[in-house]
Amino acid sequence: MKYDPQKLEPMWQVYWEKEGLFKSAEDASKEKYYLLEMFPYPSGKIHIGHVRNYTIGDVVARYMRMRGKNVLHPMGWDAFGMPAENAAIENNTHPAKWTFDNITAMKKQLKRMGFSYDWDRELATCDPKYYRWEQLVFLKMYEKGLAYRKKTHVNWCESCQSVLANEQVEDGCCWRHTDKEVIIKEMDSWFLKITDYADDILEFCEKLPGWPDRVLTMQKNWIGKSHGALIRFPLDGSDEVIETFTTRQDTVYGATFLCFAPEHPLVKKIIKGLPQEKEVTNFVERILKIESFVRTADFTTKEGVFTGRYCINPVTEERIPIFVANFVLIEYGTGAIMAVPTHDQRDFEFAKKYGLKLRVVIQNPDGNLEKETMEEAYVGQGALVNSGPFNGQQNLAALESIAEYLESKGMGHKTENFRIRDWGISRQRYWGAPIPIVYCKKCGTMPVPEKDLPVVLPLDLDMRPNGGSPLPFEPSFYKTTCPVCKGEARRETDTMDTFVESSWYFDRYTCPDYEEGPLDPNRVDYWMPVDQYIGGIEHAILHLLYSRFYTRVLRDLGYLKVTEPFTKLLTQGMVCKETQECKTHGLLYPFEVKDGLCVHCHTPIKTGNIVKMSKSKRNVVDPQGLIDQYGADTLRMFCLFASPPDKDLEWNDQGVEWSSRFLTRLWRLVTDHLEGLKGTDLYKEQGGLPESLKSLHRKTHQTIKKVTGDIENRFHFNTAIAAIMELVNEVNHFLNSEVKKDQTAWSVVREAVEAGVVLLFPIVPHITEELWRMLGHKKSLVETPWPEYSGAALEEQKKLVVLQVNGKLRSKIEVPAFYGDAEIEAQALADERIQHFTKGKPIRKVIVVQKKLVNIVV
RNA sequence: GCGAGAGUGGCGGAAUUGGCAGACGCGCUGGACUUAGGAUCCAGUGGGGUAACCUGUGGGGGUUCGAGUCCCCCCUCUCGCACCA
Repeated sequence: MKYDPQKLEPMWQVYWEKEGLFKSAEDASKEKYYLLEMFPYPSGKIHIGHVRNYTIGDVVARYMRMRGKNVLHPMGWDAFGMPAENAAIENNTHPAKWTFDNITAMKKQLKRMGFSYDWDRELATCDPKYYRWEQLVFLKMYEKGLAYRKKTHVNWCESCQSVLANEQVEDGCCWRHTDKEVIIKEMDSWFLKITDYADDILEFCEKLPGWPDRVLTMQKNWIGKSHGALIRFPLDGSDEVIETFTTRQDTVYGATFLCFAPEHPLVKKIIKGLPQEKEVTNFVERILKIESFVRTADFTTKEGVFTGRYCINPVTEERIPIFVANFVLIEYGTGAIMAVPTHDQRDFEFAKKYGLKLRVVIQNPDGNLEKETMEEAYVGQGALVNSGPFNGQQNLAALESIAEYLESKGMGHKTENFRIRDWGISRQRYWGAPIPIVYCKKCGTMPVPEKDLPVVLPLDLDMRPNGGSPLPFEPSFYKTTCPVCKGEARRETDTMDTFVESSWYFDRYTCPDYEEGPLDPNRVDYWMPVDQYIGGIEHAILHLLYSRFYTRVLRDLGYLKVTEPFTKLLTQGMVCKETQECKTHGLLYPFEVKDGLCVHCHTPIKTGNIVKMSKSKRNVVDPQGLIDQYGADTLRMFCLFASPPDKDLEWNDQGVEWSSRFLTRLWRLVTDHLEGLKGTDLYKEQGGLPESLKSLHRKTHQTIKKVTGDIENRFHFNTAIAAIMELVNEVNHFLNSEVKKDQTAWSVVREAVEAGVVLLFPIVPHITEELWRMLGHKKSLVETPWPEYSGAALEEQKKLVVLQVNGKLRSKIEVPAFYGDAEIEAQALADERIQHFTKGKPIRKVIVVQKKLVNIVV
């Protein structure tokens, strides 16, 4: 009988679906296990990254079912987003049609991979039944002040009629319109107040032991809490006061000038009518327009311009100049800094460039720091000098007292500052969830009444040929009436960032059909939190942080009881492959290369670096071709065996070949010996096995132990598979050996084979189901419990002990398992090879490691 | 510049807690079977050496009876970034 995955795999997929084996229902009597993989954007076809992500998840889901858990394993679609708009313009279709066609195609592919999803819970975020609840939550957040509107500066491309992210700006121009200079536009945008929860999110980083340290560190750094002081500098000749934030209030006596960020609202105000007005305005415009993207680049010269105004250093009462500087960021702190050139390198460089005053306020331990001879800022510790009442104190010790002093004099106060900024959610896009707000000329910004939700995104619109949202040009959408005065009003035409949808889809999976509100309390409380979340490392910050924020918001609105959405997190590495390039035809897809030559011009291609698979690099492999050729099981097996999930996976086509070969070997192991295997029952534990059988029996149980630990504790499927390969090899060896195959022998073989099949089921479910049937079982492996290993079977009568002399391996001995350290030591010293290496040298010390190793030091 | 990771045979990787470096697989070499082999099976395979043995986890130091693993310095690569005051 030949192994034919194309016939066998769809058959089992139909069987699982018909039997409803992956359906999940709330059951208080069973322990729940919510396993989630990050849902895909419906781009059209699944890619290898999806295959890897969802295979990892599927193994865990199937494993947990076999462990008796009530498993929820849902799948859905992150269906709003820009690619749909672009594709719609290119192909003259509608984003909705494009999206739903893609969903249909990708769903078929996922089913062909045999993933064990409960498709009854499928959701698409572009469905009004989904986003209506998001709109409701937005209104609740607006009510609580958690959603608010403010002006921001954004990169704007006139051609796209859209805001660009920094990474979409290349050399000051739009990435898609390289002749179009990007302008800085001031714009009203909606924000969610993630900063209100920053402290809590930060604190809980310590309470997520199931998350990779790496991700938590990144999140902590992103939130970036720092302790410092807010210090007020009165503007000379005015009532105005400039607020600055510093973490170094110990250096306040050394602040000899002050710098504004170019965007700071006070700048325009204080330069009005001064001779410097024009120069400053030009500088601000230049920095904003041309340099706003490179201000964050690796290497930027610090530069600025004098405003013509002065302020008063509140502690020295000195009049100090005010500058606008490119290195000060409006988003951080207060957008203005006190500059201490002697103790901050950037300030030092700036002061040197513009000939500004320096004052040393921290003396170094050598006591030889002088402003005249300094060549760089002194950022170390030391005693305060030139600091009035604080002279002589150690600078770090004075942080607290200076803050208190400032507060007592009304010049400032101790405070905390966060790096993280509020979450801007306004997008000038069509294919997104409308923000449920109307603007009334009389009443102002008005929330859409709850009873009028959802604000449905109209589907009968044509896309604008140059891109940009059609909504602001569609009166049937934006024309509306004020919910209060019934007068003329205009609807908000911005839509929400798609990260909003992905911040709570995991909650909605628990009750996708619920119509009374966003979440059914009974069901969401049963399933949440997600026990295991699996997805790409690229989401380490934004998506995961937003989800943690949104979960807290939903909790405080009373929709949820949990604080953290994901108990455990597995971040998988990227799938990488080398790029291939032809001199004339540029980057090539793998199918455009044959025998190292470009198929278009038959010239040799250049092989590039191994980088993340992406369409833009053309180094992609279409999984569909591999499924058609080898079947889903082979592909699943390769993704898992090639490397542990958290590491990058380097793709090679041969790998699929060898995993196919292993499955064929497994197939033949059962089919070639079916008669012997079916003629006996499983081996029942009893004494008196001959050593050859005993070691196979032991190997079976060692494998069960190893595979269970690898899956359960660390998701190392590659070593789990290696262990099963060893077991299969050992069975083959045994069957090829001279040992007589009596009834007992076959029962031990059957035990080994069945263990191999069951252990492999989560990894390659189709072939194992088939083999399981062949072995005479009636029930699906889905309903078969995970095997337990027997401690008795693992017991060995002899232990191998490694003998070292001075830490170098010199010999190995076998000792009875019951030997104690003293007996092992005696036998080690008596070993011939050990005597050879220790001959004539006094033994200084002997270290015995419990039944493992003896090290003799001479 | 800042932050986070990584570096082990010809290759992917293993070594879970400081205790046999290289499991498992690929590739390669030899053999068997075969009309044939890019199928299958068996054996071998870090490097050097006939051997005893020596040597070996990016480089250099250190801790330790013992280091791929811990500490310090350096090199290279990858990822993230908002000059973080």
